[in-house]
Amino acid sequence: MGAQEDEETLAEAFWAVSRRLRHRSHESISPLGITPAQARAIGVLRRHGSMRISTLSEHLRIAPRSGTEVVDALQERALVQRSPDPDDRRAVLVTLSPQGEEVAEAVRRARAAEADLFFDRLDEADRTELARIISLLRRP
Amino acid sequence: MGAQEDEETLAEAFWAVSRRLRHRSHESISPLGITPAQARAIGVLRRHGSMRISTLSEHLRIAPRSGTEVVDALQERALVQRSPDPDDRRAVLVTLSPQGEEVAEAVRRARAAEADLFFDRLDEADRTELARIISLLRRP
DNA sequence: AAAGATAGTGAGGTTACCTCACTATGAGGC
DNA sequence: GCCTCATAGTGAGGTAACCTCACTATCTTT
Repeated sequence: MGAQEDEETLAEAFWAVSRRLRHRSHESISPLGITPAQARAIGVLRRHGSMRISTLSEHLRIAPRSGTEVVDALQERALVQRSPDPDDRRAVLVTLSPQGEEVAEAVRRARAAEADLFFDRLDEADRTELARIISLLRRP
Repeated sequence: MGAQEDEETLAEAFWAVSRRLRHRSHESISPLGITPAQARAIGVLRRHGSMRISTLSEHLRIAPRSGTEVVDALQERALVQRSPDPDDRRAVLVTLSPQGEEVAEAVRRARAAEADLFFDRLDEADRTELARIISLLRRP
């Protein structure tokens, strides 16, 4: 098996596994009544705190206009609040509401539980090795 | 660092890497003028040959109705042809056109080249190890 | 003050799915 | 052969998750 075939197979396998992880991750948050994109957004807010929509969009690597939309949806569910940025009147700050904090924590827990199940078939050594290799791939 | 934290970090890292791979994969086929979903479909047809729309949908793990749509789009681009299934008059067979064969091959090559670049930062040993671990995760 | 850049959002668009319903056809049982 | 149930594909309609362009208000730099 040549190097090129290895990599082609590796990419495809990686792709298949990541699609399964994504699907299971989506299912794990579905009972919480929010969508995957919304879950991503509140995850960012939970980890980094209140921020501008533009900053949130950068974190999420989506267009600012799309950031507006995900915040719209979260606000509609009373999971976030918008407030004027005191430093710049053009800008808006997005903050998790108390309910949003709870949902964000529930998302984190559901995701963690799902990851447990997903990676459970690997022993500790393989898990460590995978984490090491993945971190190599993660760097820009 | 506890086991739970390991896995949480691992899942997130895995997620981030797979999103990057997906994005780059999409970009690699963009010049070919087809969308990611269409590329997936012709990939299945290239690998497995002519098949019913229902079978294609199963391969793609999408609803049959969605299978109809992706075939519609491919047919519109003259990349596939529909023909009656001689074994069952309810059914339709989808076949790659000659042009579709060319595009399918171009997709394969573009994907392979992108995977080369993506995994290039790993040495041969790491690549082999990753393939081994991924194959463990791949099994249902 | 003027020019250029920035933040958010309205308007409109594409992609990639989904469910439900319907028609035509096939399979199995009587 | 007839009836019932299942199946294959697709019309109709819907949601989610992005995108670009354009616009107003505000900020920064010259």
